[in-house]
Amino acid sequence: MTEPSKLPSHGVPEHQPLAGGIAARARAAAGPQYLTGLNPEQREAVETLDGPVLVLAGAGTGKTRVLTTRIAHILSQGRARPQEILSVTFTNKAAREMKLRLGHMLGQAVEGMPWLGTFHSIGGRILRINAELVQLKSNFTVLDVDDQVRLLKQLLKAENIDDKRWPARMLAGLIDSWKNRGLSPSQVPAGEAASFGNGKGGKIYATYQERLKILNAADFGDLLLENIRLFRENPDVLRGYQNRFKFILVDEYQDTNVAQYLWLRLLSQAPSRPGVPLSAVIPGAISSAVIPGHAEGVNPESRGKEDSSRDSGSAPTAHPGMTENAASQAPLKNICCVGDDDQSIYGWRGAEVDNILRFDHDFPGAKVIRLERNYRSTGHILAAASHLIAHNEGRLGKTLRTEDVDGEKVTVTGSWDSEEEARAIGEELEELQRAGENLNNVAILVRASFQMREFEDRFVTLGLPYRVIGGPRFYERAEIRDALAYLRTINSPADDLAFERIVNVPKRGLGDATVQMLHDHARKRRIPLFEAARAVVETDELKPKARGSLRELVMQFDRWRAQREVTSHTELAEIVLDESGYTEMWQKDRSADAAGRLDNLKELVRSMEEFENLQGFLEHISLVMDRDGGADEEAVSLMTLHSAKGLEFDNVFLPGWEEGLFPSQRTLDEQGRAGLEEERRLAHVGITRARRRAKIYFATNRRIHGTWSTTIPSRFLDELPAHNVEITESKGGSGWGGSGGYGASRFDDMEAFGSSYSTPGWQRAQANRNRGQARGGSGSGFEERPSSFRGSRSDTSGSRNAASGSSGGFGQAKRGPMVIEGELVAKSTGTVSEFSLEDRVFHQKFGYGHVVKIDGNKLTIAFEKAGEKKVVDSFVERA
DNA sequence: CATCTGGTTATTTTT
DNA sequence: TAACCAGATG
Repeated sequence: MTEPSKLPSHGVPEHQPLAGGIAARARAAAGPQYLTGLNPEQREAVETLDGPVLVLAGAGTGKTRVLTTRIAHILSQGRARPQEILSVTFTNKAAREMKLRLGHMLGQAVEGMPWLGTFHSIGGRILRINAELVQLKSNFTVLDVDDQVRLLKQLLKAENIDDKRWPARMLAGLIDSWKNRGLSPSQVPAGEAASFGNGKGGKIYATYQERLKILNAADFGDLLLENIRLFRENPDVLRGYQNRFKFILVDEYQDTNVAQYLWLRLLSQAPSRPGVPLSAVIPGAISSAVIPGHAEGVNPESRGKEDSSRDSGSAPTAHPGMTENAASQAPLKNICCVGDDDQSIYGWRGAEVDNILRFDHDFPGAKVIRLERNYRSTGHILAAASHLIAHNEGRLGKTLRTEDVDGEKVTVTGSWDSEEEARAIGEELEELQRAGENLNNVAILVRASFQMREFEDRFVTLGLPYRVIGGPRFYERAEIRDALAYLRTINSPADDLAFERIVNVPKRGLGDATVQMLHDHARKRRIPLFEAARAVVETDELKPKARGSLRELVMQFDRWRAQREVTSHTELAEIVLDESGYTEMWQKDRSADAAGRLDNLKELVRSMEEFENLQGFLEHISLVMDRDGGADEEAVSLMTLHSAKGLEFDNVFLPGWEEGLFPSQRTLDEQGRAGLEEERRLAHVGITRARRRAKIYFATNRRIHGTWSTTIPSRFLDELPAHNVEITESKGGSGWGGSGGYGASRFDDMEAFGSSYSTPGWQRAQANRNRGQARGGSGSGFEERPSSFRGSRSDTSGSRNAASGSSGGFGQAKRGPMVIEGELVAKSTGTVSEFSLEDRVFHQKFGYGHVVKIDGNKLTIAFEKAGEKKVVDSFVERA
């Protein structure tokens, strides 16, 4: 039989073993044999094929199994062909997992599931097919955050905005959040648009989008937002996809943001007849902004309204067109969303728990199925987690139950400080190891990554093998992105961001000054940086040294591009890394991680083999390149609670349960009650990762930013059910009297913490404990902390004379052929110069002179002081 | 143009 | 405390 037992053991109950031969039977499309291992709810979720279905799948209830089996069911029932099923996940990992499992169930048929993937990869795929409809070319580049920030920095500079006061990073975050909410530049509420950069935020967003088109690039948000625009502006294209996808499946629905929701809504609508106005089909919240987006100005009043109606979420029937359609002839597609509102932990990234809470309003007639049988954890663990999460108000409510034994109680252990905490956990780990436990079954889950350090230090001293999960991903490493930048520049000469990244890496003596002048030239002539470089090396603008190495670089790229025709892409990559001196740069580097970087470069080249060609590789790299799949050696896993979602371990250690750290003070300050609830969900996720043992820790003193401060136990500890929890003493720790009464806090009577009662933090926590829970109030239950000093700079000069400076020369260059956008890239060198022979001109560096020769945009000028020089016309002005 | 130094600022992270 | 970035120096 195929080996279901080798699969990650999600929801396969011991007492309900998978029958052998499932895969064989499914392949033969025989009876619904593959349903046998399912419990009644799972089975219902699999078999309810028609109409919208929401599967509320609690932790460890077998949701992935339901999803994959459902696909198998659809296929074996002949309800759709593989290419007619749209199946979206959030992460590549989840997509891979589903493909793997489907492969086991169906044989090799997965190859025929082209629409199983992440929101972004599927969005990107649709966008490439229809690129020209959104002003892109199908080989567009997907920018990562770093590229985004660098681009925005340039735009901020052009607007004369002080990027100390208004960091590009912040704007990148802002734009991202707008995109997450499905807002194009014209749809951003005026107030928000003005909140950045002295009111220029919205304008820069618009400029940024324009620049992306010129660069033939899209950022992650665009992969969805531009998709939505594509659908809105091209109803026929939308109709095509609506027709194609007979079934839609969505994983982790609680993590979807507004843009993803809108995208799903558009696709899940049954195709409209041609001629029916689009506004009748799409949610009312956005329809009014659809068509006008470009031509007519959008009226800010209505924009505000749209936004609030969407935000309030209390008006599910705010989609009149939709309800009507649903009732008459345009039924909703067979869409099945799987998720768990109690595991929504990405609100800070734009996820809308509301999407899942409102599902049955958004998709009228939806069937809601709850999976509440947990096949992962023991009784005490499940009870502790359930009791904790029950303190949240905004939830759909599920009661997880298990048929497993009660097992060990969840332990809560206090330590004097965080070092002792690490020591205590280290000792317990060694004990487990001695008891024969495999360290792969052990994880330490922290709230914030700075907590990891102490554990790492400790484990190194103990010689305990560990592995850190998460952290910077493979393609985010500098060396990988440098290498990619070379390849991007070869593949797409208009990719200024890539060219700029590597123009002086390795060092070629082409520093800021050179780049700046290339920029000036490129901007004035509206040509890519690379073309600017090509033009500039023909002139005397640069010092001989810089000019020489820039010319060399341009020639190298020409050569590589030519070689591309005759060499395989992997070979080409090796040649490029070699000839550019990039590999050599790291070989010469004496720092400790240089060797690792060289390894990574090798790994990159190796991974290219999986792709047809350079183009295909570049298309996928930014979307599907995961962190390196770690070694299989036995080791303890160390990671954040966030990256632990979806994983499970026999033994889970949960350190750092202290007010301020967990729940995080910052989240509380910024998000108030909603933030607290999300933190609580995070705690719930943490506990439910454990199969057999969950161990919680808190320390009285913790070093934060170098200084020690006294902390108090997390309020979440008080929310654990006494019956399922055992209070233990830290090894070698300061003894304190155990549990006792169930007062304001069971941890109140611990002598060791007596000194902390009077701290403001403690009082605040006490106050919150008493009123916070009961209050329905939003956000402001927590007093304003003096943490927001940042607005207090006295210097408000960010907005000074924006019109002067660079724009003076620019204005002049604006005359002439430059107005015809797009045409100019090709014709740049052929345009007639605006100068004539004998014109008297002025040049920044060379001074006054007169034109003696004109060759396209290149002028030869006899300067009065500097002699005869070749320069590009955009660098001189009429004197 | 590269290197040094001081001032600033500290979550969570996928695509 | 430590890491990162921007401006000042050589």
